[in-house]
Amino acid sequence: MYGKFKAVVLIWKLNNEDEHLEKIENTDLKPIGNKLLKWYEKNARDLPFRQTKDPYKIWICEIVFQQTRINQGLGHYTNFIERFPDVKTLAEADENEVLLYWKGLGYYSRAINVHKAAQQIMNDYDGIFPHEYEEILKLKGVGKYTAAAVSSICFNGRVPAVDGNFYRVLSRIFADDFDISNSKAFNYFSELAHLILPENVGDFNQAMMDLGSEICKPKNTLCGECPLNQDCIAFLTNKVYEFPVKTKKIKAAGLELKYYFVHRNGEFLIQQRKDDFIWKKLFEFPPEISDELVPFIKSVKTVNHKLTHKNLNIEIYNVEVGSEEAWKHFIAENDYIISDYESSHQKSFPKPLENYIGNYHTAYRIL
DNA sequence: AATTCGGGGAT
DNA sequence: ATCCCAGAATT
Repeated sequence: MYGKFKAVVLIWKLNNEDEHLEKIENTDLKPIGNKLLKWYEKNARDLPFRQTKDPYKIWICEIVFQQTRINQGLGHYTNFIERFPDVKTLAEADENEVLLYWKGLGYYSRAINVHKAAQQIMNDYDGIFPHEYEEILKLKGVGKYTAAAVSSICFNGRVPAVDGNFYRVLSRIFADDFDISNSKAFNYFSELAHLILPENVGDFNQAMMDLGSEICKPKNTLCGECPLNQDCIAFLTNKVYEFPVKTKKIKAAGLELKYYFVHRNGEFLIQQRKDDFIWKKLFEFPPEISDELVPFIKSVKTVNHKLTHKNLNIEIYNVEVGSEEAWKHFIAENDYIISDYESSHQKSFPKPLENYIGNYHTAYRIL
């Protein structure tokens, strides 16, 4: 067979049509990485975390932007760094406040893990962010990608930070149909990346992200402006949109939830979610009520949420408790938090409260 | 090895 | 509607 990477073979074929396959081993692909670096010097996006090599800030930004578009997470990143400017501040913070700053960003275990990892750094590393890839990898919520990113950007580690952009860019350059859904894809594309890896790996990793985001996009690529278009087998053979190859299918599912907006005199009840399923440890209205409150149900409305690959349908029951007796009894019987519209903003709801109970002026009348 | 965790933007 | 995104943890 061809050897380790059929991509290398393809490039070799383009350049050495009549030569023997042994030439493969001598194929030098480093110019590709250096071209990318040169492009990055002039075309790097101006992002807040590009001005620093503080491992704390780079780490936080890598966590925030996992599976998250830059524009979506920028505000959260800025607010988070402002409130928790260093490891110590984060480690000493209350978990619920960390969650508050993560509100609306999704994947809430990231917030829980980033908080734990900060305490990990204080306890296990004397408050000094670990420099070695293998040590960074031990931090809660830090996987191979994030460890590689922090290591390369902050500590000159020679590790490609293989993410979705790497899959897309590399699979196109090499017209490589390796299935990116395969669990071996990370290692496969890591090795592929090493073929073009330049000296400055930190910039290279960020350059790949910028190229993937601005030029080598999933759709509407700007191949004409791509610094690597003459190295890209997919472009040269007009097959850009055939890569990357991804086989896994997404199954659609529905989810129905019920909430009870139990209120009296401007106060209402909330509680904190468990550490499992969605919206880990965020706050919400009670999902059920006791029979004694059923007579106080005045109306119901439906709210639709978008949840990845799921249609989420929420029914919100408006329970206006007229009887102080029933109100106090219900509170005593259950472990609920009494809140109001203003103070609830200091809690981490999955969505802004307006999504459930209307805006400020109609908060108690909309249902 | 497969599934699950979000929310928003683009198409 | 469908797909994707600076992925990681869990099963």
